[in-house]
Amino acid sequence: MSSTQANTKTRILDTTWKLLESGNKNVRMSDIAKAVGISRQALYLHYPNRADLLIATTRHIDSAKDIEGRLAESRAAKSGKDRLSAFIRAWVGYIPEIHGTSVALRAMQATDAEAAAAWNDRMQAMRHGCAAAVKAIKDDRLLLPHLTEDTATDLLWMLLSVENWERLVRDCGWLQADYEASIQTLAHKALSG
Amino acid sequence: MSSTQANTKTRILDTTWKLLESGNKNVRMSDIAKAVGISRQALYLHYPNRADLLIATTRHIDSAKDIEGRLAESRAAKSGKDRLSAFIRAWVGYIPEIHGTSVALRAMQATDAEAAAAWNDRMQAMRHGCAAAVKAIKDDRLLLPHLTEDTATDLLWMLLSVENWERLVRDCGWLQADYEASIQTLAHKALSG
DNA sequence: GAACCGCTTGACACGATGTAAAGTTGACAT
DNA sequence: ATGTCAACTTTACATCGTGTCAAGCGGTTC
Repeated sequence: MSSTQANTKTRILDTTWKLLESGNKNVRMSDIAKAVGISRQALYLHYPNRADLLIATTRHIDSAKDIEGRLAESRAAKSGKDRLSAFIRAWVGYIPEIHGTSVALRAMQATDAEAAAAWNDRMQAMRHGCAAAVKAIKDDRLLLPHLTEDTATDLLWMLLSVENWERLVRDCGWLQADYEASIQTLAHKALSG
Repeated sequence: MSSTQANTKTRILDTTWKLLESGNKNVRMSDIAKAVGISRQALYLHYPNRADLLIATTRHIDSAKDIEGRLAESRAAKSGKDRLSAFIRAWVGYIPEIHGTSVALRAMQATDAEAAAAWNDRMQAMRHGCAAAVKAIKDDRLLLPHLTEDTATDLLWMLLSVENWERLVRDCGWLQADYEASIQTLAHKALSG
């Protein structure tokens, strides 16, 4: 039955996830196959290529970690500033979960258009959250006067990038909590002074 | 004589530079060779591998654009805040010049340790400029109390990353001038309120 | 005319992705 | 018990880009 197949499919995703998050750079198809305990070719029976496998892995993580639900909570906030805080908290807590996969996907951007599109999609989804938070602040008349909704969204989007997280947490050795606190104050300063 | 060789060497660097800045992703050794008008193998007679060629290219751009001189100007500023402004202006003006090369070098980071080290070196050099600006502000007693010199440097370093420039200017279509203005105000807010 | 330099030509190894085809194994149906 | 099917294996090969190797060629210089 397809239950066996589904089992293998999720085993592949779980294994890929684990390998990527283990910080192991350069996870090859053969590495994944070996870790799953199947042949490299069997991988291609389930996922047509590496990009598709990586994309499926991020979606797998999404549902496993319920990112949708977490971001949805931020929509409940009353004031614009609360909403911004909640959104940042949710997103920033999410980054470490997808970081390994993010690195792999971004490394493929240069050569693989599909990988680039997949990563872009995810970042655009995140950008919608930024836009919503900015709008909430604007509705409260707290958006800095020199900022349009678009430019404010761009700025927030830039601040919350995975690359910035990498720089501070991974490269500079910041604690996740310190990173979140700094980004919170910086984002609030940037948008509403 | 070596004059002919030096000629070819610089022709290679100029051509590589031009190709990288033309926004052409995936510049291969054969592309460079063809553009220079020599055989692919001749490239390897001058530069042992792609990483070395890319690194040599960034150094070539540095001296051609006198990045040292430009950054040195920022050291002349009297007050800490002036110094920060001058440093940001110099660095931000430099980013578009090296952007293409930066993309190529960073794309190699995943697979090539030497490329990673080279890019890292450059970013550390930039970080020293950040640290100096932060120190100047601190000496003026204008650094926000909750920031140490190190964390302030980290924050500024993050704000000025090439990736952030890419996000706003390339992805969001900002004008260079708008980008600089926003980063200026944001950096000043982040460090000295 | 011998040595040397800068370059060319052509061939090849390697590592990773992806394709193709034939064979194995086990479950399940009739 | 036999046939069928799905999941998987094994082996082999194409492709692409990097990097290596070796032989040769045309000037310049001594």
